[in-house]
Amino acid sequence: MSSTATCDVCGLIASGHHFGAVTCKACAAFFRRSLAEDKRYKCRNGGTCDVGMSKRNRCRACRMKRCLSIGMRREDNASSPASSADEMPITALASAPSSSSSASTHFMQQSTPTPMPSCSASTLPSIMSTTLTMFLNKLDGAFTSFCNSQRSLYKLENSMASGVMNPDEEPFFLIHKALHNKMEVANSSLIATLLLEQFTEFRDLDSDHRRMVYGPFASRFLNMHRCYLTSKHFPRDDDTRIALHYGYYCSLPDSAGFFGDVHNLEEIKAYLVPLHKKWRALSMKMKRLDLRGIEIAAFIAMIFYTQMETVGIAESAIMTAKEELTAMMHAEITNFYGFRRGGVRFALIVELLADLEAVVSVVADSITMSNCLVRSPQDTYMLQNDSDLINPIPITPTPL
Amino acid sequence: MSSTATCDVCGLIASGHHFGAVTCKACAAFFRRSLAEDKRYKCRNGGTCDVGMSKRNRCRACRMKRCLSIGMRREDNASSPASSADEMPITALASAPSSSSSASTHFMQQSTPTPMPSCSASTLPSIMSTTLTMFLNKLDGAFTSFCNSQRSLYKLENSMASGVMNPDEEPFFLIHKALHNKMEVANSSLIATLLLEQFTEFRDLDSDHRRMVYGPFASRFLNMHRCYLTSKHFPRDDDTRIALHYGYYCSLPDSAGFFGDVHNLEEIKAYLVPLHKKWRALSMKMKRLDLRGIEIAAFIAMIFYTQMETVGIAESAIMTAKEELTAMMHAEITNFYGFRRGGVRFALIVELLADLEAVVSVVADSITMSNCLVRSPQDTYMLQNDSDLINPIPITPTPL
DNA sequence: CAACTAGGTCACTAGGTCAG
DNA sequence: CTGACCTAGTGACCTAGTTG
Repeated sequence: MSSTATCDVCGLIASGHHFGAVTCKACAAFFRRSLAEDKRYKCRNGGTCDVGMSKRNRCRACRMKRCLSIGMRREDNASSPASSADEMPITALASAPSSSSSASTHFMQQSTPTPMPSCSASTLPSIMSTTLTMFLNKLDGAFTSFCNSQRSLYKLENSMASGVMNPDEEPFFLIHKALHNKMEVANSSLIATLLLEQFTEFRDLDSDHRRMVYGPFASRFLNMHRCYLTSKHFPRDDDTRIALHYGYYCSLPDSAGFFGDVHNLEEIKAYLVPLHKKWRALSMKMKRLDLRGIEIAAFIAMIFYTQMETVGIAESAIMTAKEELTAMMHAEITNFYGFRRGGVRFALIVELLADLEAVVSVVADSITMSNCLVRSPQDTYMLQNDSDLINPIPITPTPL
Repeated sequence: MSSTATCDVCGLIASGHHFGAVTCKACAAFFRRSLAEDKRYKCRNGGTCDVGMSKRNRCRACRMKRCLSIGMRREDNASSPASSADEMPITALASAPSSSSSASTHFMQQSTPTPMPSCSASTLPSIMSTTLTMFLNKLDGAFTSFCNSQRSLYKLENSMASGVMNPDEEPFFLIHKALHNKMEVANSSLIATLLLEQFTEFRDLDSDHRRMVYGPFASRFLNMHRCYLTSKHFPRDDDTRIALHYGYYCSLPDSAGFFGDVHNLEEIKAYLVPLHKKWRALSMKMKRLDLRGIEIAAFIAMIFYTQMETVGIAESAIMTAKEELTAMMHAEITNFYGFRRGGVRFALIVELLADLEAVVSVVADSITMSNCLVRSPQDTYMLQNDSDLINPIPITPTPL
């Protein structure tokens, strides 16, 4: 008889269903205002703030993030599932999922044969399958941990205290070739881990096929991540720096710092112009888009499925999964931003695939060219478009 | 099937006939109250709000407008209106819920499906601006005429009667290098004409900028067209032919026919494998999509705007136009195929941009490689990715 | 009587307002 | 900017009235 439910956001006493979740009035109001005024918050602690109890007002970004992660959506739910018995309007959900009584059908969930998209859907937009949502949440987490791993490497390399430090104060350094190569090797295994842990479809492949998918995926993923970092750390339109890895950048004017003493620096630079242009352009595009976590996750999944498709090992199960993903992305985005704006945004995100494709092709070009110009072809690692990678990667399952 | 009809107002599950239309209880209640209390609503968005799905509560004015537009009236239709006869309560209507609107005619919709008592204006996408529709109609026509021009060339070349002949009976020939080069030149001016006539934004550029956009656009457009032709004429999955131009194909096994006598044919072929793979893959994808005229037109426009953007001469006006186009595409497609299916299809179409990007990059690669292998670098024309074209094109306005 | 739907009722929430 | 408060709806449910 715990007659009082707690707010899923802050943990205080909930007042009922608001925007699809059980929350208190204050958090509901906060969420409402944020939507109405289209607020964008930024966390200074890397998105790890505690939102519980009386701390809810410390970080707007994390409060909002929590709202979204528990499934708050603009979706209108202006009715109650009260039904017959007037008691326990809220309490039901946390515990008893199978608590008989036809009344509870309003709360849905459950896998009753007919999904009944009645508008109550206590957690998420009715179309959004729970497993898919969980998958994306997990993938979002994996991306974050990829970012964190890079940051750890950076700290290690620069022997910084690994304690809490404001990321905004961590300086980015001009990277040189040797370090870049080192980082690329680290990246390879991070990405392999990500693939293995997040995509069962990848895990199920034999190692030959894994290799075929790995290369194309990795190059796209890494370039996406680079542009993502760049969009966050060098957001100014007139900046020329590219964040190659967390904490490290390169920049065309400073190419000397990257390549060191080579006789034909100018020649090399000329070949790198288009690459840097593309990188910067895509970074600025990503800055404008300012992808949410779930969007990044969905995008990563799209990259994966698209490459599975391209390599030609896409079984119908994979196509279905991709379709499912696309449909959900579409629903989520139009639901979040409204039909028109959401539709445009959805297209822009899918379009990023084309941008990545272009970047990757230029990367491949540049590498080829540079390799002709710099002495040893093995000199600069860069994960390429081709299935055959320049540097071999461990694709065998790593111990979790 | 247990298919349930959807509410004509909001798209959720309908509960039956209410006030002369098939709606859910909520929309019925809304309409009832509005009449009873003689409410007057005013929209803040100029009456263009989306009422679909869970967004029905966002704008009362548009919800009411929609009620009226689908034919809801106060008149007492207490029971089944036309009743008797064939009316299975509701469930019968459900078979083609959202795809109901205009099956064949592209552009303007007309209400066909179920003979409703009061003829409803069906679901006109209120967002669809007329000028944009006209623009796409025109572009669709331009694409058709591009296709026709190629066909004329083919007939001319093969001295066929230019009268009406069943296109199905016109044979495709294995093309050889010289003829291909000739056709590419013809294509260049056809494409220049298309750009100049269809895109005022292109016409307004000076010739330097025209050149910058022309190349990237042309290579993407041509490859799209090739795969389009291939999907129509060599649709079988196990076919290896690519329709390079109307009436002409190439095929990897028949490379000898294309290149003639060269000593290193096998070497060349090896380089062409990825290209042919991509071409075939994209063709099969397009076959599955089976784009409608308006979709092709919209896609061509997207290619154009994307390239304007990439080249970096996209003023805000162009970005707006692109956004407008995207929004309309999205609205049209989700309207035509239903929200979910339409969303997926929309994504697939936008994704084609990425596929084209990949094809174009492989084309560029292959050309580079082939040029190294075949004696003269000028030997095989193929419109490339780069702004600097292999063969110069007349970009000055041609007489209409 | 069986099958439906217009209208009434009422618990409940999205938004607006305004003092801290 | 927050959160308490208020209000106008909203929609599930019920009832009465209609039709075959």
